[in-house]
Amino acid sequence: MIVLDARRLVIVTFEGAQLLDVVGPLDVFSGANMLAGRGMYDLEVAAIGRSVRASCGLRISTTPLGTVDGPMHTLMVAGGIGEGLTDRPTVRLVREIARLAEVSERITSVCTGALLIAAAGLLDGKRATTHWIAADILQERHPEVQVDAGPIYIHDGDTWTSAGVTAGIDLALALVAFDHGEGLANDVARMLVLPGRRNGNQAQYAPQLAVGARDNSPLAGLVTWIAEHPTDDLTVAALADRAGYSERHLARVFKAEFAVTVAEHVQSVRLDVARRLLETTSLDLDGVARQCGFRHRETLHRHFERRLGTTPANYRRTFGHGSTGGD
DNA sequence: ATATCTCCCCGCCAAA
DNA sequence: TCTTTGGCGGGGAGAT
Repeated sequence: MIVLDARRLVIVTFEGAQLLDVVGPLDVFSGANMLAGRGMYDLEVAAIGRSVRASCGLRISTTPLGTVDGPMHTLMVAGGIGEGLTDRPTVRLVREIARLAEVSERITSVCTGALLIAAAGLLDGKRATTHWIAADILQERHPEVQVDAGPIYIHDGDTWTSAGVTAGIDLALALVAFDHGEGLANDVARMLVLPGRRNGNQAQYAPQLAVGARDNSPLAGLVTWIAEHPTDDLTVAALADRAGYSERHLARVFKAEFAVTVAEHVQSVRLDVARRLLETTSLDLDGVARQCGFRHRETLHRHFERRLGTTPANYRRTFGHGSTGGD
């Protein structure tokens, strides 16, 4: 095995931070260490004091920032959707981040951590993302940052930013992949029993999240039915008929309730079915396409590339359970 | 890759 | 009058 120096990685957090922003990436990096059987990453969690209390109430001990010195490979700044979002970042924290950035090769942020690194002037002229709730605030405070609230993480040069909370896990996996290859990153994802590694271009919220928001809606039944019958005729006409609405009205109320059009939702549902089939079966791609309601393999392929940034065959190779054999 | 055909969505207006 | 619903048509995206 090739011997490499461990990369030193410091995660900066603060009082009232989102704990998942810290421990999500931490578990990914330590998982990489474990699976690689040696120290890939030298991990440290730092804050202003010797401990901080996260927003969920759990207290964690930290290395005082004042005692942290370079050089380091990666500086990662966590966020929080409470204090970290609404409060102006404290001068001292920002100053420490700016100081450490000088001695880091790579700057990364999770969630609203982007607000902190932006305040330290580290995002000027860069493309960056943050929790969708904070995107407007980031753009307002820092017009020189090219904020894009779409992707779950953005890589611009030596700066990586991620969307809210669990997107930090995706970011960490992307960093592991960047540093040590897709293989190790995928192994870590599998070990953490993640449903699959998400591509950076994936949207911050999927229609599935919006769906189910209101159980009392007359559309809830329809949405459930769609999920259970992906191969049925799910055209707007057929669904309107089923719901007892005109096509026009269904389109209108559906968009109003879920902020997604009917066709877009149907596509997401079918794509989910396709992913599951690719992960758990060895059904050929024509079969997969048909079983999830796409009439042709090409249609499945196109949707897959656009929404997930990969091809069905590629996806199966990565996440399929029989991915060790030939194909 | 391109062309043609289909489907979808939404503004607008009318009816209920 | 105000709100909800349906029909129409065009522009555009998607499917074959």
